[in-house]
Amino acid sequence: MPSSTSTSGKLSIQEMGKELEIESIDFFVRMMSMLGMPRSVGEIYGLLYFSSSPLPMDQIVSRLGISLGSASQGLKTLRSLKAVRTSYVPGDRRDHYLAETEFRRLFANFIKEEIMPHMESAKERIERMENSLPGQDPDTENFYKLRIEKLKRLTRAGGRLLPALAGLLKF
Amino acid sequence: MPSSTSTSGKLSIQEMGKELEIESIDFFVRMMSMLGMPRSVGEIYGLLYFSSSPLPMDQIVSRLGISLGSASQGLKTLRSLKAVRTSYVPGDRRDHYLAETEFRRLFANFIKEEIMPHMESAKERIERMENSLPGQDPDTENFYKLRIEKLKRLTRAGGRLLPALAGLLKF
DNA sequence: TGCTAATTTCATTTTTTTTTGAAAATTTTG
DNA sequence: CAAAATTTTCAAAAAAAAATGAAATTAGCA
Repeated sequence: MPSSTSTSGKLSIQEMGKELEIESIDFFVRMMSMLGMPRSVGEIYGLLYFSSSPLPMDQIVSRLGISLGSASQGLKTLRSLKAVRTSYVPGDRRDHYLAETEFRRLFANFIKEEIMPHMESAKERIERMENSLPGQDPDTENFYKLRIEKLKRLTRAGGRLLPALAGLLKF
Repeated sequence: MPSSTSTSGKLSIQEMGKELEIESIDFFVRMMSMLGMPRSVGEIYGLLYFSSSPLPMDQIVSRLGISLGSASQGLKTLRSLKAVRTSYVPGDRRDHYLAETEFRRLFANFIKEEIMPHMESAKERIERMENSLPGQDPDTENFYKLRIEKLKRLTRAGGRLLPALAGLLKF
């Protein structure tokens, strides 16, 4: 249950924003953890997603109650995923961060950066399998070959389908 | 580097099977860990994938050098994903396990069991966001509404696309 | 039914991952 | 250029996840 400092039934304007903020953070913490991202990364994105103005790191730190280190690392991760970008704020020397909200682009980038490299190394591993194959009795060899063929089809399908997927996303 | 007990250049038949086995285990350990599955689950599946005969649990334990507990839990997980099934072996009271190798089916099941439930709860969370929204100044409210609308489209797209994806997989 | 093998469960231990916090590095500006 | 603000880095601490192993349970068989 979200903490409330108000004793009345109605929430103040600030607190209403906070409630939404908490739901948003919750939402993205879960979303990101499905994608294998640490809690702090989800928290930061969730906070920025419902922020109408770009936030400097120390605001992120104080609003989320996380450490400077976490914030810095989390923002680095989000930057590398292009899930967040910096925006210039005149008269302030701090970097200000803004959430990238086009999920299609985020998704495409995630596939490219996080998934495809694995597909590449999977292909190499399959090649190594084929090399450690030869010289068995024919039945056994055939069984192995079939299995390897299946893996090839899997990686081929993955390699083609996943990048295409981002394009399919019409939302 | 795969350990070898042979000093000669040529590997014995058993050892050749082992080399392939090691690559297979390596392959699936990585694959599964991408999907958030623990190492042991990948190891077991990798072992079974290149096994022409069903294996009882104690074989899995001794060949992989993992504990009984891990094996039991891992097989439970794999069973629930329908990535593995038991097969009856006459004159042996142990359960014997066989890898399910139709990736399309595996994939469909994974989406249904592991992803879709999250999509459901995401929808509920979005509803809660809408409830914690009302009574802001019009501009702020509009900004929030837009953001919420985007999330809705995201979950809708996910909910429709992911199940369809398994069908698209022609391999 | 009682005995034994096979399997599951779960408290504990181990390993891995994430966070913290403070020192180091970098950047900005007076 | 130096002082101050900001950000990054990284060793250590904390937290989370996974593996272990032994006790408890279940299932098969004589």
